Amino acid sequence: MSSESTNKLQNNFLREIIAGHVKAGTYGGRVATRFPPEPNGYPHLGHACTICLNFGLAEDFGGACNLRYDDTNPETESLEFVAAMEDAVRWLGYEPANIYFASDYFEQFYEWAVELVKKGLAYVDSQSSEEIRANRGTVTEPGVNSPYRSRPVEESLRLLDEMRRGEHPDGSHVLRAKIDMADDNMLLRDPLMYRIRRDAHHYRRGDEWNIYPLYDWAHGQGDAVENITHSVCTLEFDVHRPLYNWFLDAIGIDEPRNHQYEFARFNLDYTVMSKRKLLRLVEEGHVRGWDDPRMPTIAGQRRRGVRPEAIRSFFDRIGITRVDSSTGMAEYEHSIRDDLNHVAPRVMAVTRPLKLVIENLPEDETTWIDAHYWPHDITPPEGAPTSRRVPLTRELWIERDDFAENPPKGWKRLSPGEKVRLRHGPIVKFSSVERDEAGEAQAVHVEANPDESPGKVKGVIHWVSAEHALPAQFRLYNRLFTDPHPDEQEDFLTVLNPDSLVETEGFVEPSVAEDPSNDRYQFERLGYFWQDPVDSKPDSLVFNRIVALRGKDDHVLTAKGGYTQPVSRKGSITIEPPKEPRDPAARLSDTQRTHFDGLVGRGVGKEEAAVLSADDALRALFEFVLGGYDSPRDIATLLVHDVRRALGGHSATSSMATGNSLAEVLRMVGDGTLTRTGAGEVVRTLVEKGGDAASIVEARGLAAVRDDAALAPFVDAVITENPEEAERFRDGEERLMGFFMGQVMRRAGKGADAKAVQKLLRERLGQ
RNA sequence: UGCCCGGUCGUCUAAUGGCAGGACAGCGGCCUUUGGAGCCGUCGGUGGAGGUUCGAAUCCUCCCCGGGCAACCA
Repeated sequence: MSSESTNKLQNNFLREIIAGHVKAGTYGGRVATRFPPEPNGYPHLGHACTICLNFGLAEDFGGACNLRYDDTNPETESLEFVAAMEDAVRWLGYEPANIYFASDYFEQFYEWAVELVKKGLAYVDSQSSEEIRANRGTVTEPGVNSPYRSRPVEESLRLLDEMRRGEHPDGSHVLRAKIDMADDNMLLRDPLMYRIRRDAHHYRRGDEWNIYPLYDWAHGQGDAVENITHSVCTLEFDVHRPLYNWFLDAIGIDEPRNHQYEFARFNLDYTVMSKRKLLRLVEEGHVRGWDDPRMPTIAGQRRRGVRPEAIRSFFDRIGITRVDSSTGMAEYEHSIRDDLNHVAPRVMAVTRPLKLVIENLPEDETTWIDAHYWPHDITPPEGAPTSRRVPLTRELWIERDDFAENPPKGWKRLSPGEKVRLRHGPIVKFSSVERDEAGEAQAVHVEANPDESPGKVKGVIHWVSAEHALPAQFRLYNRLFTDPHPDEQEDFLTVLNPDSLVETEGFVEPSVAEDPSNDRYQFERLGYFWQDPVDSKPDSLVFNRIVALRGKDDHVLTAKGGYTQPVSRKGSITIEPPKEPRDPAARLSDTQRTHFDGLVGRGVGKEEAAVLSADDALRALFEFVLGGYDSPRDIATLLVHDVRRALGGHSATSSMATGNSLAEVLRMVGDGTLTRTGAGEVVRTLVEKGGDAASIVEARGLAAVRDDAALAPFVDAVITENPEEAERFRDGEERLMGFFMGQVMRRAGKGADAKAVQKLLRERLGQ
């Protein structure tokens, strides 16, 4: 991957991990991902996110991405959803390298299960599901072993075989992995591998199987069968990762093998994404079906008129992290507009008609105007027509919202006494208004080209000829919920938006009758629209509003358009009072506190003393190093901050070699051979690779350099090359010291003495 | 409550011990025969307290907040 193409993409942690593997040759440069939906519901934008991620990752690294149905639960899955998933992938513009089904691996899984039983790593448990649950323990208490846990291997084997043959009723037995009923991770408390479902009919395997694998006993194994390298799933599976690896170990899959990585699932403000909630919306008739354009389903967004390009660029734009988050609707709408802006010709339509009569135009005359499709700042797509003919007649329809009898301040449209431009047509000046009994405007009369030199007008309004216009229905979609986070409600249906669909009857200019019915347009000043692919017919047009134009003023919404500035969910109102300085030893036991007091008494810093007091291994090492270097404070600092970091969570061991080396490191810092930063580097190498301090310093060139003559060339070069920063620094921008230090240190190496460099920098920068 | 994961502008996201940057939204201006688009400007952030370091969003400690885990679902 070139650095240029890297820069174009929003970088993310998964790309970095994979790039690292590619660079290191971990999988011989191979990258294999998979999109593993369970075919038990219609795909939605969350699936789209996962599709873009997995297929995108494969694409970025020249790898392959499979579509694999995770169809291990015969009770919920169906062929209908299989088709929908595949369709979604293709619509988004991806082609699966292979299409696989976990249910095709059932034989292999079973063979592996038998192997595990034979190895003593799995057993048939004959407790009831209630007993199993009760014996699993709780998050704070360990579970207890099943009475069947030590059942003879032969017996488990026989029972498993009988379970498979359908000789036992549902719930009578399960196969469990034998791990540890006391593990802090509940998933490792002898997880279930198979359950009996004798009467269930699998949509692909029929009645062939009477037992079905559970997720954990299927997913990683499926990945292994397919030689997946990077198995990406959502955050809630993070806690499953140890089990994922345990099963691979148990069946003997060696490195380099598939590994699981988790990312935060996609959430969108003002909508819901869970299968259950979407189902309720459909079943209770709050929407008109799975493909209702208000639904966050792929089918819904597709029917609404959103293009796959918009969805892909959207997911590119928002990125991938491990942080729970919810993306603003404005971001999604921006991606849709940004996509459509360059491909949608501008035409005119009136969604809430008001009659406009141009008094000085003859009744039976039609003027055909050649009107451009594209604004000056848009380059039309290759081969797209640049204009169409629009009829201008005495009677027109204009948008009701474009006329105001009592206009607010800053009004740019039509109002009594004012002039306005008809888009592509003449300037008209208000002359009178007809009203009905209720006082509602029925028609506005105007005069065209009222002055000889009309000059500029403030506003432009859109219109269609009353004689030529085609009647059409407009479906104006708004957010489905009034609250940005419906999931946080007790009942999400209480925040349904009553105005999520506003249907109006109006007119569209006649030219659209000649276009393909799936063209997307911008109806000027309104938004992007296309014909509803289901309900629109040549003689009864129905237009979906894909997305409204961005702006302060949504002409048509009954509910006020736009999205209110969300209030922070994090913002805590309570300001915590300033606390007393924390006592680092507060949580120490009595014995630990004795250690703590002793350490502090010897000059060790309190934070360091607290860590040392609670870590017996590290404290032993401390005492050991003390034998070779007599400064408790420095030893403690090195141990707590450098050694422990290098250890990366592993426990310290106080071997003779380590202790002596650490003492040596400290002596070198003491006599000036090493800088403090250099010491950290040496410690890291020491812990990772072993060796002795002196030869590491030698080999890595870490010996301290604080000689002006040696450092000056680096300092001068950096100053010369960054005159602008130097200027700013001289002007008092003190924070740039960090910048200069970084530049110099990078060139001078880890051995350079930071204090000496800084002193030199200040001199040379004339401060 | 035990374990695990996480916390950077209003929102999404960069910065991998060295100038806290971008995008969306907002606001102001320019431009415009769309109150669109575009361009320019502007507002705005490292949850808190200590510690290590020449230097901390980043490393250490504690606290606070959010999420996940006790289905024979995935």
